[in-house]
Amino acid sequence: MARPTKQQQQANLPEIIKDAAWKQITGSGASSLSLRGIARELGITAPAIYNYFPDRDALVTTLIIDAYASFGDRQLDAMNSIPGPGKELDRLRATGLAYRAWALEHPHRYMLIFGNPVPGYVPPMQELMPVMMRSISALTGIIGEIYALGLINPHGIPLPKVETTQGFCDTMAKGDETMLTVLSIAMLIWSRVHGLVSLEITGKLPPFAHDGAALYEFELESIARQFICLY
Amino acid sequence: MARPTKQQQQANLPEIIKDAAWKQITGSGASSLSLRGIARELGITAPAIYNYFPDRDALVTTLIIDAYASFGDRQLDAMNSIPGPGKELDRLRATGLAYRAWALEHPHRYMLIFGNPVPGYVPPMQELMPVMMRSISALTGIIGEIYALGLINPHGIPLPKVETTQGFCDTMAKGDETMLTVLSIAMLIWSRVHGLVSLEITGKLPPFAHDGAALYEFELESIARQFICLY
DNA sequence: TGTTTTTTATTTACAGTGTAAATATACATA
DNA sequence: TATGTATATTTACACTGTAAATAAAAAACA
Repeated sequence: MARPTKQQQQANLPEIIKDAAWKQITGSGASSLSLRGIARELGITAPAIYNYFPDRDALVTTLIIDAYASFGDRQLDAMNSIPGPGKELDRLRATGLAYRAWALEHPHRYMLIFGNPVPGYVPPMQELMPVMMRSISALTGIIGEIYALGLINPHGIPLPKVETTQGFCDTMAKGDETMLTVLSIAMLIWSRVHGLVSLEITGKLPPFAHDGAALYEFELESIARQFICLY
Repeated sequence: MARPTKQQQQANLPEIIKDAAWKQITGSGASSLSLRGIARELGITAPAIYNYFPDRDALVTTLIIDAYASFGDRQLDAMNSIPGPGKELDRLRATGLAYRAWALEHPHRYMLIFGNPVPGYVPPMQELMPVMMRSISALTGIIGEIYALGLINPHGIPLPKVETTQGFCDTMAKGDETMLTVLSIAMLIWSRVHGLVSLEITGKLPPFAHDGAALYEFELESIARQFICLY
């Protein structure tokens, strides 16, 4: 027997495979993701998965894309939940808190995105760039708002050379220092929240610094104090 | 034939195994570390390694310990290269630059320490704690110096509860706020340099922010400005 | 309806991994 | 010299991703 009769194997088998993969990752980490394990749980054979994903790396890539989307949505939702002028700093803070909240809820997804937990997997940057950019769009958006209000102190911010932005952000006019400043500040803020969050969820913070929430809120405040005038 | 005649298999075979492991890691990343690959390169069989390391994880742990030691030495050397009173800020800066320099020279070692690149490996924290602490001893040392000079602004720094430090740092008297403040500041500084460096060496910084050195030096300066009075 | 084509799964197979168990030999010691 | 221990090998097992051949269900077309 080569193929079992169609026992309503839902048409969205790719989605079912992804769900099983997430279940594995959530349970025991991204490094132990196994095509055979997924097939075992789904009651199919491993090579069947190859009808939907050319290889394991392709599956990992779509998982990363989904994670980025969820991560970005969470921040955008948090930002949009506080609309209106005059609330820019609250939006920034809400976005920052959403960042850590998502990471703590989905530590394995966070490490899937920002770590290298899958042996031999090299992320296809070109394919991932759009979702990467979207995942920080909440941050760049709110920083842009604050900049437009004249509340950003751009003193000393290192700007990248314009050439390196070619073909990367089409909406960016040459020499548009506003956009470059906003992006640079976003990078600096991002690296700070990422540093603290990644150390926290990997358990690398020594026990005496265990109150991650307090450290994180302090960091958010000092970030605002550094970049925003008259905070 | 079960055992070849002793062809001067140096007594430090564990060291030779470690060297081969580092060679693999440096070449193709920690996730592709393979006992069989090591054995192949050394002209022995894989199970022979089990005479020196009980399993793969034990080998990984000693590699991590060595990496931490190298990482800590590099920072301590940088700090000690600028002796004398009045040079405290220079020492802090030198330590910070040494942090990034080591990470850029040994990106795979850095990820071995701070990432989760080896599938299924869970770091034995109790065993690693001493080298972890030593690897940040340069930072805590110089911050302690600056604190002793009364140049630290402790305003708002979140302090951990004293109980959580029990049995962790024996030299710490109960309620010794100085030590707690120094440690907390060191954590905050560490998370910032780690955030930037880890994003840089994993290629996660978008192309427009590619001048890692400039971003890093800006970050070091803003760290000093935040925590040190009259900078 | 019957025939052909395509889709989707299976089986089989191969090379790779860590590691447990049994075995054999070199070396050190009694 | 005989014995015991240390250190290696061989063999084996369960696991991984994935390529190739195969078979049957479903769809398309006559």
